[in-house]
Parts: sequence; C-alpha cells; structure tokens
Amino acid sequence: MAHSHSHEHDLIDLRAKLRGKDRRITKPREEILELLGKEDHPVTAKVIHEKLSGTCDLVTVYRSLKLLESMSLVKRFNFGDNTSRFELISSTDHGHHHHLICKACRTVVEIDECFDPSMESKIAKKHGFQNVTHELEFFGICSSCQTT
Amino acid sequence: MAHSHSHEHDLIDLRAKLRGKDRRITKPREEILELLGKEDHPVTAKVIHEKLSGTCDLVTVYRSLKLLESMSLVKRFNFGDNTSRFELISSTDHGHHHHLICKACRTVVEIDECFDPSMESKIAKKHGFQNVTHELEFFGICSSCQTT
DNA sequence: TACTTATTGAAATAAACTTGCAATTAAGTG
DNA sequence: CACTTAATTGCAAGTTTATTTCAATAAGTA
Repeated sequence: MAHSHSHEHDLIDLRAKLRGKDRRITKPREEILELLGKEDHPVTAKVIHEKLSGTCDLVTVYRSLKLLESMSLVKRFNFGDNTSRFELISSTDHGHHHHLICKACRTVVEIDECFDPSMESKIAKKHGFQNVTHELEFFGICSSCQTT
Repeated sequence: MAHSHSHEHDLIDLRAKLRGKDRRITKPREEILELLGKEDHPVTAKVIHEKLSGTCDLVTVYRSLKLLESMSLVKRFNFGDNTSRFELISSTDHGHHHHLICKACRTVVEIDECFDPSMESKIAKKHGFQNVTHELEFFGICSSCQTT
C-alpha cells in the first residue's frame, strides 16, 4: 500500500520524529524507509539487507527496524513462519490493513476489508483490557496454485 | 478450551488417524496430546518439553507437534514473538477461536467471538483464492497491568 | 573545527527449530 | 511368542532469526 509518492513525506516524518530526542538521522534509517516506500508487501529484515546490498550491516537493519517500529513509521507483521516482515505505515490507513497469503507459493495480497470495530471494544470491555488492537491475516490457495 | 474429559477421545482420535498409514502410536505422541488436553492456553514446544520432564527429547516434541498438526489434532498459534504455541483442537470449536494477549505480562484469554464468516468467502471470491482461513489475535493491556 | 555521544560493524551469543544418522521400538507376520 | 522391517527416537551438529557487547565511526552542536 506504500507508493512512490510518499517517500519524501516519510523522510520528513522521520526527521520530525527524531528531532530533539537524542536520536540521529542516519543513512541506514533513511535508506530502509526509502526502500520500504517502494515495496508493495511486507518484507523481512534479510530481504531489506539484500536489497540494500552492502550499504549497511544486517544488525543495523534489525536495529533500525526496531526503532522505526517504535516510532510508528513501520509496522511488523507475522505470517506464521516465525519471521517478522515489515511494511511502511501509510498515511491513508495508518498501517491498519490485512493480508491474504497463499499457503503454497507465499504470494501476498493486501486486503482493505476489516470487521466491525465494535467487536474490538466489546472484547476490551468484557475482559477489562485497554488499548486493544488486533492482528488478522488470511491464508488460502491462490488461483495459480490450485490443482483442480 | 480443552478440558479434562476429552483426553480419552483425543487418544482414540490419534489411533484412528494413525491406523493404516505407516505411522505409529508412540509414548511421546500420546503424552503430548494428554498434556495439551490439560492446558487452557497454547503452549510452546519448550514448555511442553519441560512439563514432560525428560520423558522424551525436545527434538521429539518438535517432530510430534508437527505430525499432530498435520493430522489436525493440534493447532499452531502465533502470538507475535516468533515462537509457535500449540493447542489441542477441541471438538466443540474445531480449533477455531482466538486469543486476547496482554502486551505487558503476556497473559492469555480465550475469545469465542468471531466476525461474520461471509467476509472470508467474500475475500476468497474477490481474489480467486480457495480454502481461505484466517488467524486473528487481539492484543492489549490487561487490568492488572494498567498503570492508571 | 572540535566535542560529545548516538550509532554502526563485526564477532560472539541466544533462542527456536531442523537435519543426519545410529540405536531403538512399534506393529505386522510366521 | 519370536522375528522382521521400517517408523521413530535421541543425540550431536547445523540453520535461521534476532540480540548483545564493545571498539570504531559519524551525526549534531557549540
């Protein structure tokens, strides 16, 4: 959901969020944000590192992603294979959307639909929880992988 | 959601599913199923191994869980910490239910509610996918961890 | 420019999980 | 029941993902 026009904005966002916080704007952080801006689906730290092809260490990718996540610039997803994937948080959906993943070829489709938000508040109230959010992913077999 | 009365049934199920498949009913498999029958929430392979206290190797726990999962006797969950958790699939909900996890203390609450199933078929149709399922987990701060 | 300290790279470590292989054992057969 | 065969286990070693430590580097500031 992140598209080519938002790069500038993300970097401005980065600068704004880092300012006056004993944090620094560094090349790796900018490059990772820029790269994520060009991706259509969540990518792993490893893939980011490969695409950055040697401009920085994999450790720095992990550290930067953690920082960007804590600053709400990037969102972490979990597709059930015990590997985190990261996506730029777009201004339109504030990072809240879901995915449909092919169990065979791991193709990913972005999904806009979500269920009635009242369900979340109902659950929060029922169990005395605060700040309730949810993670929702769909899994299935895509048209190319269907045998019949 | 798995309770004490279902043990017998699960073992019968195990025997039935293994029969005539070049597979064997072994002590570790039975013990893991029995243990999961007593748990109220998904547990990690490591915890299962600890609770079995030396009756079998951790490797065997991983292998057994994979087998039990493939036989639809056990379901794998993902709470976002890059570690699989396993739960016995109960006959009542066929393993389909969700969890509410405290982001602070990792307490888990089982959730029965789910959204309108038509959403799933709608998504399947829209993107040409088959056998679409979903994974949904809620995260928040439980009453004991709320600061205010 | 020089100073302060956040950040990086490199190597080591940790945690979850998998694989290879010899030893074991479940289950069918005589 | 003993015998045979192949699935399963245990152990050691190997992968993969992610974190930690610490000296070297570089960002922001005076």
